[in-house]
Amino acid sequence: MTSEHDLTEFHTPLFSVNNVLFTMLQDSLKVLLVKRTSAPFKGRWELPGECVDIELDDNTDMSALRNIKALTAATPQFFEQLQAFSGINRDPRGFSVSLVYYALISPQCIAVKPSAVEEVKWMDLSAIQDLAIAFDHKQIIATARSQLQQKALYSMIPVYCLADQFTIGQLKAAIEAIIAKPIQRKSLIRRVEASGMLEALDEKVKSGGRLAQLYRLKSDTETVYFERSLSFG
Amino acid sequence: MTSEHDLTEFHTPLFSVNNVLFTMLQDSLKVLLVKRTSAPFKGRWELPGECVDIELDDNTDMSALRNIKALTAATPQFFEQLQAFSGINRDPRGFSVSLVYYALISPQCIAVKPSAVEEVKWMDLSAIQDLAIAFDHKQIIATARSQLQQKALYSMIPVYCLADQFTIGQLKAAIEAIIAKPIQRKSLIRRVEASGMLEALDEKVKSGGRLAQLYRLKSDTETVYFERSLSFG
DNA sequence: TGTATTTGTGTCTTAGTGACACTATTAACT
DNA sequence: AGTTAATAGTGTCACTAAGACACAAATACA
Repeated sequence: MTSEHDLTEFHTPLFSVNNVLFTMLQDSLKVLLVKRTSAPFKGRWELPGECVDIELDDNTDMSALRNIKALTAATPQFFEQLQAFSGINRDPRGFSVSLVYYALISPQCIAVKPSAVEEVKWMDLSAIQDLAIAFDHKQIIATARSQLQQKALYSMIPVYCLADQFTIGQLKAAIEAIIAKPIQRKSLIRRVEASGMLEALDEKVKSGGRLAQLYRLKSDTETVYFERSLSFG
Repeated sequence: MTSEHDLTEFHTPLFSVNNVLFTMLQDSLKVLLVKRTSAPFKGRWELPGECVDIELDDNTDMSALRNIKALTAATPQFFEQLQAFSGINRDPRGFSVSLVYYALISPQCIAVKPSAVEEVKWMDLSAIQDLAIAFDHKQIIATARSQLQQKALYSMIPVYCLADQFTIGQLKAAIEAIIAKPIQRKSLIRRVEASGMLEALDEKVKSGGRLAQLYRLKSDTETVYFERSLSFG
């Protein structure tokens, strides 16, 4: 309470960092949420995040990454600033600014550390609609998802939310989960070849029909962006 | 000095908002800069910006727009959050976060208000290379320009840095100034038609050869994004 | 052996850009 | 008045990557 009052005195906004972590689990797109243990919104789910620690962090990227490492014990394969959300009404404690990052992480890395006292959960994106989420975090998730959708249409970014070995079918499922539309399998295969980002392994796996070729990311490969977006069909 | 100390005590970063304002003037792309009147970097050029005023602003967008209105007496036609820049070394006064917006504005609106004591100038982008700019603002300008370049390749956004009446040739020049590559006139015309954003006026203007058709933005039109990026030729 | 199912290929169509020749219209110059 | 340079605008073929979809290949299971 006192600190709140003091901050207002300096006319500086409350500043924090939040993360929207995506992964592909059980054939659906998930977001990592934690349960609040204090007011406001005590007991509600929210996005993980924390305040910037001027002593520990050189910049806000480090703050966000520190938060992710504390949750999953792994560095995300894709990590990018989304945008800042701000306003006088989004947090009852006063004018607040939340700098939000979003990231894609392999489902293998989900050793969601139970070290913290908090409850942590990979939440299905479709389940979030009907869930009470703290602050404006539902809106933030929607924005992050929208950004991810755009990128999925003209880049290979969706590979980063898969396990390190995967089939074209799994990649297709991930893309379709992200953009919520079906895509042409053929178009995806063309892109996989054109990107040169993946290499086929000497291994195939069962998939209900013909065995499926396994792929993995080539080492030291950069994300490829295409000049054309996929459409829907 | 005291306030600096107090802020450190609360471990909260210095927070401010900055604007990268672009316009097309004298056939070249310009950025609005102001001259610093106090330490640090006194006398150097910097991006316009200011601190969030919790009393005046509902959110950071309003802070940025308030800053723009104070400088140009006009609302920009395109205005968007770029990203936050942060770090312990970018401002000698301590850990700082700058939330940067970028905007495109018509050169007609350049009634750069001399009301403020500051010196204000539209600086040619090519001149910025060899100029001493305060803080990391040169880097910020480069990032904003890069973002603008991307968008220029797949949208009609460059129209927003032109006067309200313009020719295809002027639009072509603006795009080429933004992306620093020549484009095909024919491709541009095809996009102008496909977008449906512009309407031809009953007027033509001199241009050194055949008279050029004047266009303007249709009212109530939304920015069109294409599925394909332009390449270079 | 036959059928359902999924993987993967072949190929025609479609859409939008690149390239570039060609026409149109104006000013300036002789 | 005629010629030329310059810019505006059109016509059209080539190229590329995506959409659509038929079809072949491989596996499980009845």
